[in-house]
Amino acid sequence: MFLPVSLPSNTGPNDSQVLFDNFHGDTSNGLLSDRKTDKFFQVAEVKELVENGRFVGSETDIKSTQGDGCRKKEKKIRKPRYAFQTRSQVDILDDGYRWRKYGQKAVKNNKFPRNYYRCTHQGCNVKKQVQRLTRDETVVLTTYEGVHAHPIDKPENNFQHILNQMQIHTPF
DNA sequence: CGAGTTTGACCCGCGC
DNA sequence: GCGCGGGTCAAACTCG
Repeated sequence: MFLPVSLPSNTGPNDSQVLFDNFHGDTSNGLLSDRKTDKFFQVAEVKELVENGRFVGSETDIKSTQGDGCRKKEKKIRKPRYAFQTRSQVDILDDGYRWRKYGQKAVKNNKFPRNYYRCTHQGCNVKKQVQRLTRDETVVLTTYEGVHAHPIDKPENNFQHILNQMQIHTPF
């Protein structure tokens, strides 16, 4: 399954440790196939796993129940976000879910834009941001927000499979 | 024709 | 209040 799924709820900042547990796996040749481009690229390392400034709120996102772009002034409680860096020549890691891009923004102090994706599965509110670092343009930072509450759309190419092929370097 | 992308406009929070 | 930066919307567009 996808990594945030196995996260225990209502836990503290140490969740990154849990995430790392999910990253443990068979580190084979580190080669991944990108379905879109049919190119091969190398994932040399997962450099770092952060939670984007740790937990930003509880699990529930109050405003999400309010229908269309209803931007009320309810306190925006964000879902926890999970970020990790990968070395890749392509920005999009095919993690088995289907994503639709809904925005792109230039980021300050970064010559690469940040891309915003939403899971297209009905009722699934999971988002992710993908951003290449200026500091090291071989590094792609992916930030996930939310948890998938549905099966993987493309089980033959899921995220766990990708993770299993990554070469992991945990700092612990 | 449906699904996904592009892109400018808009909204919102925050610091000054 | 204003400007800035980040996040989202939505119409137009592309592609299979």
